[in-house]
Amino acid sequence: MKVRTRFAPSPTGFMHIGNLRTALYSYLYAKHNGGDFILRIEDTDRERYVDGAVEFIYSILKQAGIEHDEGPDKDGGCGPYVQSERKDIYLQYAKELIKKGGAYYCFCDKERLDSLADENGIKKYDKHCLNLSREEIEQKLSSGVPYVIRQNIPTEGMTEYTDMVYGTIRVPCEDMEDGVLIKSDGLPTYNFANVVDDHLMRITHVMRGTEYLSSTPKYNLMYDVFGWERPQYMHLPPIMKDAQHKLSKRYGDANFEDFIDKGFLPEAIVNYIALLGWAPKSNEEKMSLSELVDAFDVDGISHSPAIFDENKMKWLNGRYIRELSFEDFMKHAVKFFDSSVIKDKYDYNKFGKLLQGRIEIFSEIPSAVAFIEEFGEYDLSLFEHKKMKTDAKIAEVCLTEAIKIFEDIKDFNETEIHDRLVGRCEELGLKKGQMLFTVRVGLTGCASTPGGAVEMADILGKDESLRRLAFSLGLIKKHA
RNA sequence: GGCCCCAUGGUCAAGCGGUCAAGACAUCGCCCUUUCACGGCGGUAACGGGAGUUCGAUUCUCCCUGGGGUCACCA
Repeated sequence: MKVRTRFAPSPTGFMHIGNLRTALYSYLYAKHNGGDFILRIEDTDRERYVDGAVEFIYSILKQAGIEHDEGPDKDGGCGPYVQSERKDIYLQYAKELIKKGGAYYCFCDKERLDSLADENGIKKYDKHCLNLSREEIEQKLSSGVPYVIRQNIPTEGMTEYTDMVYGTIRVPCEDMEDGVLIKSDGLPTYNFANVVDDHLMRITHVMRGTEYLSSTPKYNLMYDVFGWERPQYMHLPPIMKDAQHKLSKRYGDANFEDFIDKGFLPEAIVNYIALLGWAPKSNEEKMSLSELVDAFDVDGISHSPAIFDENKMKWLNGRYIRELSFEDFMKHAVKFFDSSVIKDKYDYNKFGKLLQGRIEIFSEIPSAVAFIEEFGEYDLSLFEHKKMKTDAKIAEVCLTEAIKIFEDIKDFNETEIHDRLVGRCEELGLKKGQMLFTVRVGLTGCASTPGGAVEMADILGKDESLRRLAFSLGLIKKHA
């Protein structure tokens, strides 16, 4: 049987990293096995629906390179792929389930339901309406009393299934509640819709978070009553923000879009989250989507929660940045240059060439180039460098020399700057590093810059370089 | 609280009865170098606790502890 997996997000306007990982794993599993990946929109909760959220989902999936074979925009014969458009289907199946004894009408109002709470505030429905006679039901139905349809779960017995990642899960029936299948607004709950849709859409493997691990037996009970074949399940461990909190938007934790805005590459994000909760057989961690498809296996899925480490994702992103062609690098970098001090003033390419090899995320750009506009008093300890054996004193000598040299250079270019500076070092018995280090600091007043002394001087130009060197020299003398 | 699940360095993680317990991020040190960065090399750092089973447990079983999930007309 052809493998069919699905990703079924709710259109809430956000794409959590955890959700995206579920989509990714579902996609990887399907593609690894030559199967199809289906996109279904679960919008049965009208209160959470956000306009434009479906387009947003398409956009994220596209950026991530996760392409669906079927979905609202790609009919594969199992549509509609939006749950709100399937309302009649659910009702029809709910009625069938009632006929088969797997569900029943419930007319209890909120007040009665609330009264069922135990000392811990936990409510468990008492099957009150299961005992209604056919006449009572008909009467209430025809007189328009609001109702829901509940699942009829056996009061005793054990139900079990084998999860592909967690193994055998057993839950006593008495621990499960007769949950609502069809809400009073006529729409199904997730609990029902997912069962009906997965079956109708011929989903063979269901991947989702562990929060469904213990409610899956309820779904299986429905499959059984319907006489449908149960799908295979793969529950995925949660992604955590720290040891005790899940990553979630409720606490303002970053989602996919935020990371893109921060200057992460989609490929790097996808690569990183693939590794959060799954490990390849090999030790290679930088993997393209197609490499992930090849390598993906259920065995490698972890059972315990994983803490999201932005640091490691940054490192990975840095590797991706370095492998970009210069053109692609600039394409991503432009908007960050645009929001930096060099906008409209300097050649982006010049900075880009220096920066591609040293930044990890694009948002580092503005601060990396800030030195070009921001220059003033700085701490002279910046001139201290143990290995180079430099300090403010050496700097005074070097800067004095550098000023003379710069003044003397007619064609102010990198080669000339470098050769003259280095040449002078030999005459004076100074180390190259001493000269270049102090000049770099003297030119920028920064501990870290996008390039060395030569590049900085070249970018600043002769006049500005001279001005800054003079300023730095003055600074040193003032504090001497 | 009931039920379900999980437990290797700070983090992600290999491991699936016998290993000096991989690798990666971070961190530290060294090298390279035109600072930082990049790159290269190396160091520090882990099996939560207690009983079993076994000739031998990180690995199997049980208990404890810790953590997560779930108990909605949300998904």
